[in-house]
Amino acid sequence: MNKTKRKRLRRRGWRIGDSGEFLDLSPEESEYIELKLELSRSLRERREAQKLTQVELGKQLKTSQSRIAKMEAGDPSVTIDLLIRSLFSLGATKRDLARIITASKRSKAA
Amino acid sequence: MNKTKRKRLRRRGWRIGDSGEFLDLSPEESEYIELKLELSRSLRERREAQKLTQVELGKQLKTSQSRIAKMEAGDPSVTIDLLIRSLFSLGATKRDLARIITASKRSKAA
DNA sequence: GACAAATATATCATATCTGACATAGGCTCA
DNA sequence: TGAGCCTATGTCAGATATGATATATTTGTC
Repeated sequence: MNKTKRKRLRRRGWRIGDSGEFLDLSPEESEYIELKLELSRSLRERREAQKLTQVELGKQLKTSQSRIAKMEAGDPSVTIDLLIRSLFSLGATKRDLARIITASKRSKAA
Repeated sequence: MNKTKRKRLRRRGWRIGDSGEFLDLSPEESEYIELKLELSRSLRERREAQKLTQVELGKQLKTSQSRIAKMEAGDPSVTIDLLIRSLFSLGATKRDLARIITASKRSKAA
């Protein structure tokens, strides 16, 4: 919850281990981050399944290669909104989304 | 896709009928908006189930009553990020989220 | 109707995200 | 080695979201 620490985390990008119960993240925050990472992974999978490069996908989604890279990395500067819109653009359905969300087993150990 | 029209929509808040295939929204945009509305509805349901007022929930989530109102209204100024974090804070699980997402039947009519 | 409590809407300063650009790192092939 | 392609990282101006405040509207009770 600590505002300053959160800031620092965001700046450095909280992706040290996998998701974070290692620092003082509240359960909600951990869940939120996990969710984001799942969506990130899924985006990459879909892109690769379609044999697209980040540059090509960027063109298709009207954004840049660097943002695609950040999305796939689960960068803190990327919102779930952006990830979801991108997934929809890549042809994902709501059902797919639901699957993605429930996919990850309670990540106790990394 | 039209930027200006989108702007106008956002400003007036696209919630005319229910979701929007009535204007030139692309399928992705429609899906995105539908999803947002589902999350909004769910947030309200959860709050009411817990017999909380918007003011009380605002306190709990460290935000204001007005933002709660906007969240529940699916206001364009509210992101899915915020809705999801709020739902998590209200005790929703990922499984719950998945259910919420798949819940809505392809809203062809209304 | 008057009043209070709950919810909705408008506006705004600050915070955060977004796309773009530049540049770096990695990898393969010759 | 170096050229070419792909991905990662840093930065920034402009766009958008956020919490807060003020105010309006709705809803319920007397």
